[in-house]
Amino acid sequence: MTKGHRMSEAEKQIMDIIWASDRPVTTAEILTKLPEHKAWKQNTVITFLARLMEKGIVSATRIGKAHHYKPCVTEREYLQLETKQFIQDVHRGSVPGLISALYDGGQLTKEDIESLKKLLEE
Amino acid sequence: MTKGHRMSEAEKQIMDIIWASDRPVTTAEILTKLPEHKAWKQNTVITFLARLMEKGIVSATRIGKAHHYKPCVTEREYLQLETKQFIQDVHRGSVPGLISALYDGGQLTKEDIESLKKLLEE
DNA sequence: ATCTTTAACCTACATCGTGTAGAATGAAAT
DNA sequence: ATTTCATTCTACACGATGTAGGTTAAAGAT
Repeated sequence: MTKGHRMSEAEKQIMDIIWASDRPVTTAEILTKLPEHKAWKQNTVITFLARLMEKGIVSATRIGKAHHYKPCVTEREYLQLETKQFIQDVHRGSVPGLISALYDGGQLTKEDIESLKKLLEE
Repeated sequence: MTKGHRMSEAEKQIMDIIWASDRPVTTAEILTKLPEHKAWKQNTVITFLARLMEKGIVSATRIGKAHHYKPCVTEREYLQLETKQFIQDVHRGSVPGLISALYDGGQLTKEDIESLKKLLEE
């Protein structure tokens, strides 16, 4: 959790499931919750989980023969870290830089502007 | 320039030099403009340039024996693309999602908020 | 207690991106 | 002609990634 612990697409997919659950999940559970088109073998999922553990993103408790995995980082925290990193890497650390890219990229819808305004009233 | 043509750190370094120049540059010129600590051989730089061309990010014109490279994408456009991609990949396409991450990550300084407010008055 | 099921662990491997550059080629300058 | 120097081709090691088989160990069934 300390460093810029990036995760791969596959790992992210797994994390989405772990984050979406309110309690620790097993590999088996993860398998059932994967979208149809992801036909990963259990071993494959276990590999991803092992890598996520190495990276300090999940931790596991063994109950019986199965591991129960839970996040070490909330999705919120993760998004914050990624965002920070992105601004650092791409926009040389400048938040206004990011905002103007958004702005002149035409990314901002009217609704976005509205909710933004609301947010800023604090 | 069409697809999500990502570039590596080294390639970005090269692009920074190309973008910073007001006219097409040669490999030799790039070499002189590299920061001290980057002791790349000319061939190394040429490799990066070749990859940038494959990706459609720069184009070159041959004058005499040397190529003169110029960007196919402005830095502005690049930043817009990267930002768009980032929001898509990390924040599931939600700009407000990005903003809240910024917000509750404590990224926003008072000045940022001020300039944001100003921007939104349009 | 033995057999069967199943989860985890260890190991592997092909592919790709990346940094790094030498060797060969070919044209320009002297 | 000979030297110089940029380009092109080729290569390679290393890490990340997707993918999973074989082996082991433990839980559950009979």
